[in-house]
Amino acid sequence: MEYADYPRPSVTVDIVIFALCDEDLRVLLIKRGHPPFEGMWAIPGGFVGIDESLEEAALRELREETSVEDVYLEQLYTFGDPGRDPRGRTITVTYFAIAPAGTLRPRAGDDAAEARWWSIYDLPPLAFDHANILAYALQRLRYKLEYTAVGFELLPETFTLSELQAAYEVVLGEKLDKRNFRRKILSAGVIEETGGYRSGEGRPAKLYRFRDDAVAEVKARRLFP
Amino acid sequence: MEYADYPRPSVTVDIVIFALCDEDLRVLLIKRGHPPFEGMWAIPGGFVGIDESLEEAALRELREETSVEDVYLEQLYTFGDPGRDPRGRTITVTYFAIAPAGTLRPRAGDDAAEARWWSIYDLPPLAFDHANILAYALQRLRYKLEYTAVGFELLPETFTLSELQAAYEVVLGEKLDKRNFRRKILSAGVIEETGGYRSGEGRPAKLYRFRDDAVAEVKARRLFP
DNA sequence: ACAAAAGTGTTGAGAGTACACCCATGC
DNA sequence: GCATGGGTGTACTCTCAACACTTTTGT
Repeated sequence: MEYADYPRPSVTVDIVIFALCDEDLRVLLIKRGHPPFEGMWAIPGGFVGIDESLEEAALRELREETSVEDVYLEQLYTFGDPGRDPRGRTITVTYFAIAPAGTLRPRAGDDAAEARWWSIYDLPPLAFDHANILAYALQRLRYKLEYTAVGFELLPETFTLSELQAAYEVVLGEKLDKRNFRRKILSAGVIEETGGYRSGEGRPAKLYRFRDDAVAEVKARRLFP
Repeated sequence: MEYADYPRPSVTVDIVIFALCDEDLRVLLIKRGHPPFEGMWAIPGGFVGIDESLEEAALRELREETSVEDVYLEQLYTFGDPGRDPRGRTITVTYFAIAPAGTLRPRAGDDAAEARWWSIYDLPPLAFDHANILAYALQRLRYKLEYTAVGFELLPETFTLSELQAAYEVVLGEKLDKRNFRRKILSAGVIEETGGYRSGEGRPAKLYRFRDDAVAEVKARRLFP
């Protein structure tokens, strides 16, 4: 059989966009305006252009939905079970993105599709296999948080240590010890003081920024020496 | 634009098949018998059937090339740059597999395509973007070796501690301390003695097997507490 | 002065790392 | 008996985890 003779599936990209808001971890969902799954919520996505790389397609979708440019983006997994889309065989390459806090406004879509942020811990029923995709994305985010510095992508450019700790606690779903947290992050050398302070209810807090020259990955402990 | 109107790329699966042989880490490559890249080496793969899941397609290719059934298989990454295949837009979902030592015979292919094992450290020029794919697969294998028990997939069902250590050293590309290696792996409780011994040049070595009830994953050390 | 959040050290336990010699077998 | 690979223990260092009070500001 020749190259041209094989039947071709449709290929889409879908993007899980995380952001931190009000001490909560949220994802951007779109209310579908057409069948199939009309009226249900889904993660943003669309067809891959025939002359467009997968990452370009993901960035284009991201721009169309959020109007943020400079985000962390990584490929997540490719889902392709026959039957996952009732319209026909469709393979989706999923990405996950982290939008910094403060870029939370979904762009008013060209079509009247409704878009809003939902807590990852309290989701509506989802179209296609998108519930699976979100579960996998959360697992991956937590996992990466443990051994890389993606956590900083969730915060604005400058932040206090308490804000950073709160971000970790929301994503990991557990409380952390303040002194141990500060000692470890400061000794890791990945952040530096900006010199500024943030005033709030109590004593003003020092502001920090991420040092992008820092090596942001820690080696996993080996199971075997 | 409607579902049916989007132009469709071709979709393939390609599989990086690792195996240990003669104290070396090898991958199975196929010599291409047709253009494009006729006569060059490539990793095994083929088109995804229209009613076949991605994993089924990968397993089918694996069976066609190696005649081994029971292997470790995981999705690696999806490559889809326009221009990576001169015949047309082709997206490939790559998998990586680990064949246990002793299953090394490539099956005589139905077509006369030549197949052989190559050291991952000494590869021929490769078709498409397959050099990239192999580099990424090696990185992933090393990475997984550090925090999961995939290492056992490289060995036959029973093995000595020296053989296990040698496997780790080949994949990681570094020497390990014998006493520390043994202490750590035995205390991890992931292997057990079979009761048998292997005779060789010197003192016979105890044989071990992997305990598949063991928890095969260790938590990474967190960058932050 | 008091409420509210920021900031700060010590100690004990466990894991990692470095290191050298005796043991069982085949020839 | 000797060559070959198998098998074993200890001491030091470092990292992790648990834990409570003082400081600075706004009201």
